[in-house]
Amino acid sequence: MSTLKTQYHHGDLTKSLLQSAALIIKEQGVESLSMRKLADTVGVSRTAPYHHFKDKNALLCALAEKGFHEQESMLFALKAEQKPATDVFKQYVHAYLEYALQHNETYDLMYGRTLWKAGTPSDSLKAASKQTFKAWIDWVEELQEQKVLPNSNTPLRIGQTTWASLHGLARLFIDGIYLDKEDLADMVEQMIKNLCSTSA
Amino acid sequence: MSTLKTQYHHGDLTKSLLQSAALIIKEQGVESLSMRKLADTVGVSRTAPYHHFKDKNALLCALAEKGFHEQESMLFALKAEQKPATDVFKQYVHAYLEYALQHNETYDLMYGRTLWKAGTPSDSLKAASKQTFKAWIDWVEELQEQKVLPNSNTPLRIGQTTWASLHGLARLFIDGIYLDKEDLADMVEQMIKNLCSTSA
DNA sequence: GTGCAATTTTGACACTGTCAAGATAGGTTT
DNA sequence: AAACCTATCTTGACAGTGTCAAAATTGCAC
Repeated sequence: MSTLKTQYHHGDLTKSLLQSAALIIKEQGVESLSMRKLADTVGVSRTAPYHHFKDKNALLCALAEKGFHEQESMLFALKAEQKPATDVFKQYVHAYLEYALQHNETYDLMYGRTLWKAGTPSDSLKAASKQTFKAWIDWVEELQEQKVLPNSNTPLRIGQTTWASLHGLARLFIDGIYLDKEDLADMVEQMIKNLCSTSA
Repeated sequence: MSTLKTQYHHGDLTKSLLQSAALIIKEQGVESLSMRKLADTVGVSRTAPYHHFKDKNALLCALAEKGFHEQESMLFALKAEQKPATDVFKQYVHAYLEYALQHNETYDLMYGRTLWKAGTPSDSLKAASKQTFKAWIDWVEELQEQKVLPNSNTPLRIGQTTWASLHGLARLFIDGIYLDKEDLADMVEQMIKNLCSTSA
């Protein structure tokens, strides 16, 4: 009623949809998000969302994309810290896992099957993921120069494998295979030892 | 018509369902497996499968369970080989990834969200998974004694983290995030270096 | 052959994603 | 101010899903 943005009948349905969807997903999991219920909770008719997102896949892509931007800025924020590189890396690993567990449903959208295999990742989602991955690889290269990560291979390879390790740990918790979060810190520490042994 | 087993109208619907389901899943992905289509391809009415499996979840659990048994016997087969422990471990890592990529849909059922989070893992599935995990941890302990894997932590922790690493790599390929299978062998080699550096 | 129990089918319900066609209403042009 | 256009939203509809309840079928033991 008073914003500057074009705001027809609803106000800003696009944003409302994203917000509500994120909430539902967070609280009840992505599989219990239906376009119809979503429309209902936002207060519009079943098919109204389809004028803002091509389909369900597109909506989820948008959510995932936001996740990538968050994760990327998390990385940049940490990189900017004035601390020994080793400490920053350790901190990043902890932060990565923490983010993954805290925003587990978003994390799943970002990297999970739903979008990348069962669904169709949008171009902008692919771009966002590629960009954060590149940021990561660049940082890996720096970390290699600073002898934090092993030099036994290219930045790409080291980046791929170390990330895979973090990702694997995250997934085991997210999917409910590892449950005991007491153990998480312990595992993370052990994982860091694996990743940082510069002889490897 | 001629088997010993009790075989009423169909023959052995239970087995037929599992086989067809496995095939459909392998070729088209788990999301395009519907109970109705499955019943149709097997040649029975929509609800016939429900007398053999409580629900779709139960059917998928059965498939996953089979996967665990396969994986476990794969482990035992390798363990029995008369070779240096390091070589056997390397071989196992390669075999693990190969299995995961070859039977990617089964692998996803075994460890993915579908059953463990979105669904309800059956008791026998939980038992099977626990059992293979235990077999893994036991082997890790041996590998630690043989200085193949690091002694910096308990068998459980080392087992958890090394498995997480393998799992992460597998997932990235399965979910279509890493696609270039040319690189796989390279990554696996690098991963092995990470995992085996006995100083960590 | 009769009866029982395992097995299968038919019918039904509530839910899903999404398309097509119509209604509405805000902003722009005249 | 009126007319128009276009973005937005709604209603109706269709095909598909998992699965329950009740009825039908069938093989086996007696």
